[in-house]
This record gives sequence, C-alpha cells and structure tokens, in this order.
Amino acid sequence: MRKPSPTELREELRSRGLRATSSRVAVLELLSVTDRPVSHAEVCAKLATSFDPATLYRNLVDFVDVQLVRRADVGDHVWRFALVRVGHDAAAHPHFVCTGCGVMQCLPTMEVRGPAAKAPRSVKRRDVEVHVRGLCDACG
Amino acid sequence: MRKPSPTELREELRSRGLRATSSRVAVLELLSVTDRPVSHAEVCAKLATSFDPATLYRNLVDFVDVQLVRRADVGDHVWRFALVRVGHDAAAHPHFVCTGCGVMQCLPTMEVRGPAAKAPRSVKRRDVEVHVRGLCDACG
DNA sequence: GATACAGATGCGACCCGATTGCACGTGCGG
DNA sequence: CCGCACGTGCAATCGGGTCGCATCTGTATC
Repeated sequence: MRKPSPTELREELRSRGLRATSSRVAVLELLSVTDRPVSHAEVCAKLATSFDPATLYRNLVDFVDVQLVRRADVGDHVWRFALVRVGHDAAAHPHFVCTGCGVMQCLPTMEVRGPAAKAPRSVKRRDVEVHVRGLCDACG
Repeated sequence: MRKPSPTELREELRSRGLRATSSRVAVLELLSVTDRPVSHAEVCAKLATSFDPATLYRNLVDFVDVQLVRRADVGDHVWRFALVRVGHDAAAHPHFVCTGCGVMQCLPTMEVRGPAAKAPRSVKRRDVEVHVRGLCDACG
C-alpha cells in the first residue's frame, strides 16, 4: 500500500467535510498503508500513545459516516475498519472472510447467481454484500 | 415448526452426551419451535423467570459444542443460535442476512460460482458458509 | 429404590469492546 | 488573527459475554 503524503490525507479529509486534525490524519494514514481491515484495538495499539482511544474510535466512526471507511464485522464481535478504495465496490464481488483470524480477501472472479425468486428485493437489486466465510489457508 | 415431545428432546440431548436437565429441555424446545436464529437475550426473555441467564447461556454454548446448534453473528455483535436441522447443511446454499433486523433466510436456489483460482483452500473445498448481506423487504 | 459423584446450576463478579457526557482545546472560515 | 463550531481527552456507563465457586441434581451403579 502506497503511503500518501500528509497533504493528500488532509485534502481527502477536507473534501469530505471533516477537519484535518492530527489524529484523523494519523488514523487515515494507518488505514492507507494497511491492506486488511483493522480493529479499533489495533489502531489503539499503534496510536494510543499519541491519542485517546475514544478519539481514535470517534475518528473511525467519523470516517464511516462520510463513507471513507467501511465497518465490517467478521464474526468475532469486533468491528474492523477498512478504507473504501476507489474502483472497489463492496457489492461488486464476493469477499472471503476468515472465521479464524478475521482477514478479508477479495474473490474478484466469483459471483453469486441463480434464480432469486423468493429472495428479498435487495438481492434482486444486487444491493448486497456477499461474504464467503471459512478458514483461510493460514488458519485452516 | 413442529413441537417435539419432551421425551424426544431428552433423547436428543442424551444421544449427544448431555444431561437432560430441565433448562436444556426448555431451551431446546424453544429453538425447535422457532424458525429463525435467536439471541441469548431472546432466550432469556422467554425463560429467565425459570432459569438463570448464565445457565441459559451455557446451555446454548453446550449445544454449539455438540453441534446441535449453530452460532451465527449477523453483524450486530449479538450471537444468534439456531438449531442445526437435518438435511440443512449451512454450506449447502447461501443464506440471506438482513443487516437491519438480523433475520436469516435460506436462498436455496442460489449458489456461488466462478474460478476459485486464488481463493483459499476452504473455498475450493466448498467448506464455507455464504452470507448474502443486505436489507430485507421489511427493513428495506 | 438408595447412593455417590461427575456434571449442571445459580449467583455474583469481571472483562472488554462499544458508546456517551461534558468541559476544554483547536482548525479554519471570515 | 478571532470566534466558534467542531474535535478531543477523560471518565463513566452499558451490555453482551465469561468465569469461579459453592450448591444442587441427573444418572450409573448397586
């Protein structure tokens, strides 16, 4: 993951209507250089010496509110936060979720199909996220 | 959902190596007559006048341990417990999960397909659960 | 049936992630 | 460079999930 410059990060924040505070820049940078969803606890582990855990939490929630970040729950009762990357629509393709360690991975070549007769409207609309849940090779 | 007789429930428990206590019979009956995953809180709402919440919780995890019940997290940070029904393999077909209210629904006609080239082994093995996450018609 | 004991229960305590209230601090539009 | 709306720090709360321990009970055995 490319490390964006502080200026880029600030502009990204400002363009979403958020003030470019130092904690937000730090959190956003952390997310930018990490290619997997991270939990609030992980963010704290990296940044809690500089910022309050509640602040980091609110930063993450703020990012979710402005759609900079997606909040995912992998099944372990811990929210994970991952940058929404341009050209990467969550609804576009399934994602593999390891039920052991929580890592997520794109499955760009796969798709869900079949008659959606009795399915909810959101399925027919393709307005859904598909999670393929199992053990990753490392956990398996 | 058919209501099984207490004797059937007791035998089911005994056959799994669990003692047929009154709380277990009550919880198992509740699960048997409910066709959607229920949370610990819901079980408590029905049975807490007769049994301790911690007991009900332990009953549920006991059931999970002996594979009588499946524990599902729908994304709201609340475990849901659903009876494993014969002839209903969770890996067999996708399940729709409402991200609003948590109801789960089978999508028996749908399937995930496509080249699984870079996918984890568990995907190739089909040893995975597929969740289609979106809003149900009621929440939509 | 009576008995013994492994397993189950009830109660309370505790952990930890999530969330919020409030007083103080600061980014940034004017 | 000023003011204030927005953000932060701190502490407290809340709730689901878990566990320890003393007591009780389902069951195998006699």
